[in-house]
Amino acid sequence: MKIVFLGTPDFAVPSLNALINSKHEILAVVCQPDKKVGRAQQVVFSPVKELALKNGLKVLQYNKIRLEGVEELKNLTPDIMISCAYGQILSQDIIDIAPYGIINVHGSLLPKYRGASPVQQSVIDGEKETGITIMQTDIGIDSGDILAVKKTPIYENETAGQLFDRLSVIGAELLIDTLDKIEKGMITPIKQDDSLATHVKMIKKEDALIDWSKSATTIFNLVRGMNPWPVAFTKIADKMLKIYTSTVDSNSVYLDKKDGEVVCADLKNGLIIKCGEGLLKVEELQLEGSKRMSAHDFLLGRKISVGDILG
RNA sequence: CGCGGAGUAGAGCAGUCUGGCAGCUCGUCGGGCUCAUAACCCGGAGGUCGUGUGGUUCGAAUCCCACCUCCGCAA
Repeated sequence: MKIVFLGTPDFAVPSLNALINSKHEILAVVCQPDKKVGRAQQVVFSPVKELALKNGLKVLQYNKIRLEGVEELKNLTPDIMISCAYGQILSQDIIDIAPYGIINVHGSLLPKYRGASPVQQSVIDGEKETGITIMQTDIGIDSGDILAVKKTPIYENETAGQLFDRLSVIGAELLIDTLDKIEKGMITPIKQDDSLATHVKMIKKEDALIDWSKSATTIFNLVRGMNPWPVAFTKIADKMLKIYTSTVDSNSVYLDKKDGEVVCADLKNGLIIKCGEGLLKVEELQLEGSKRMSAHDFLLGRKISVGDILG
């Protein structure tokens, strides 16, 4: 089929790559405008744009595809459009361009976790299972008919980043499979049960602030879900302290300590913080202005001690 | 010129304000103790203090200047 691909970040790269290596023809790749990134404010191409350019594909970037993209895309006469973490709201005009419409690769088991950050939120919520849903895009947010689903467990210690990587590969496989079935007319779209729908907003930095009155398990899940971005954080002496990895310590109990208090900070037992319920052992962290390091290395420098209160 | 932190032994840091023998913890190597050990005791090695054939000074990790690199925030 003749395809227009809409996608931007790493998550979409395996899918685009799979399409490139398939029998299908990619007419154009649409992605978000280039952004200036980092301290130096250098312009960096998105991962999808990099891959597209490397393969000599036509790249289109719109500030607002709804306003700027309709005519140009229509003239390409695609059979189908595929979106995968593109990052812009689409309109009916866009949906109507291709005979097969737009199909979307989404990182959750719809109708749960509709919206912008399903993968991270699944980890934050401590879900045991998630997956990829490929759906027919309609005018709502991830509310269209389901074309294909593939489940996968969320592992005990898995971070959002690791899950992202796995799901993006699963998504790519399911996409190719689904395209073939669409072509052969073997797909029966299934309506979503809207009464079961949940929505997730874009993750913001402040969402990653640790609330030490929560349980250790909840915070452990937050740490996993916010890794690699924006990374769960707390404060120590008004400085930002990011926590990259942690474990729940169920060995001992400190009822007389405050939430967020350092109950242990030695090389033998590690860095342990009291939570609303249970204890969190910090494994990997980064202090503002400093490099990322293990809790062991951090303790060597003695920048924290028992009795300090975080948060 | 967006704001700020940092560069000292393999690692993490102190020392810089107030210039005067290069320190701490861990690791590492050797020895000891032990049924045994990642535990404990003793000893050793390991540094052109980011770069400068820069400036000041009797003397610079420390003060001044220029540059490089890393990191947090903001965008």
